[in-house]
Amino acid sequence: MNAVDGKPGLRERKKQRTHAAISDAAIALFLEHGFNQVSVAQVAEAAEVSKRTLFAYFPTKEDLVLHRLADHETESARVVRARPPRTTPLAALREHFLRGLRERDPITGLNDHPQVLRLTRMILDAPSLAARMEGFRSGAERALAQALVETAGTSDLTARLAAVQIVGVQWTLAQDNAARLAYGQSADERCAGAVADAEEAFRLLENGLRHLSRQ
Amino acid sequence: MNAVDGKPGLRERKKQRTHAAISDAAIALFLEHGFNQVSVAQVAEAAEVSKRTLFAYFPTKEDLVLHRLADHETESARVVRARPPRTTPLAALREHFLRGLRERDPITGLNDHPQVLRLTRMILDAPSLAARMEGFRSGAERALAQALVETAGTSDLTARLAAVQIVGVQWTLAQDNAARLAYGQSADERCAGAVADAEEAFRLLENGLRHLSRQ
DNA sequence: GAGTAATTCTGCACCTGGTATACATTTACT
DNA sequence: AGTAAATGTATACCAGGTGCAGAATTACTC
Repeated sequence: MNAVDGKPGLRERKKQRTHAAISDAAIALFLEHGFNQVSVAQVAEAAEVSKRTLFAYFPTKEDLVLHRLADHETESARVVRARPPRTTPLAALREHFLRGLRERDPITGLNDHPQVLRLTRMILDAPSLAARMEGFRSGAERALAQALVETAGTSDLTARLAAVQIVGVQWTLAQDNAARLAYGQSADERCAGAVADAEEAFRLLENGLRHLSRQ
Repeated sequence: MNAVDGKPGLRERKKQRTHAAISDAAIALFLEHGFNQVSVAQVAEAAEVSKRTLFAYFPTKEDLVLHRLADHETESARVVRARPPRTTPLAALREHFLRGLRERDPITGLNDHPQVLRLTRMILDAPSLAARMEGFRSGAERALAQALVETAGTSDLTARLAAVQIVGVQWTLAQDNAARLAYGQSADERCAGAVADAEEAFRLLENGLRHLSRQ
């Protein structure tokens, strides 16, 4: 930034352009040839940047793909913190998830744009990418637990238990939707089922597993 | 194995000894100098084995440490499958977890033998080890979901939702116990609290998050 | 507008985890 | 004893990632 005005200077803008150039080159190459088939050296060359510079922008190869999803890690926590008064955390999260379904937010697994589908498949096909997604999941759990402690006044353990359950359920719903779309179903076809499943899942979350099995 | 009797032959025994020798050398070195500070080449040398042979026994460096925990991945699924008649899956899992606490099963986080403590700290300190533990967790979820489908007659989605919640809760309880012991508390001191927390957690699992927050 | 300090980029060598190949050694069976 | 199968080894190699020294670029000052 310049000293006087708040505008980003040339240096800042150049950095942003480089960042985007590397990420774009990476994703294009990965989508075309597969994540494991393309080396970071090739990505650097395509982005006209040295390998060393690439790693200055993205700490690992996986981040070339997943940096876009990084802020979803704190999404549930933000929703809980920003919920309207007299709303329970669970209700706020349910409404947010249902809205995500209606709006075809990719995070719900209910977006069937070809680019999104190919990206999803790429992530599921590359073990190291899938593993880092699990890392996001536990990050989301931590963030949500913190938000619950601070805004719902629960004990620390209760908050962590609730967070694990909630994030796990959202994750499962999204994976299920993504799997069905990957299998060929369209988002519009799936939508009603996805909404019904989500409502059922949040009901389960509210009422517990008491009626899981009669035996 | 020999053709006639069922005893393991020399080849088999030698393999087992080599396997144990590599694992022991690895863990000793890792505990002494840290997981990231020791290379697999050093482990191979200490075990008097070539690097190539080491990787024939353990597919990755992380497996040198975590192969011992691998069968915990299916533990919950086995408990559900083997539950006595007229017992609900949740009740069986609760009893199993409480028994684990009483018996100081390391998987519950309530074992304070110095070796266990050091191993726990080592795993938490090395990101790649912690990441693979997350992988075990999702493996446990899959296995438990499968067991629920087959023995409790739930739908596939319900089973996966329940499995995610159950495994997540067990995981959280164990982590909480492990953190307290790492902080210096003894297993005996922690035991009563651990039991109370586990009972509370399974109650939450049964009854749901309805009473999470009054707002 | 020239000069200088601070960033940023680069090329290079290097380390480590993991794999391919080709060959030597050991075990098991006849 | 001899042979086939399984194991082990040495070597070279690839890819992700880091440290370092210096070149190039940007930002600030006079």
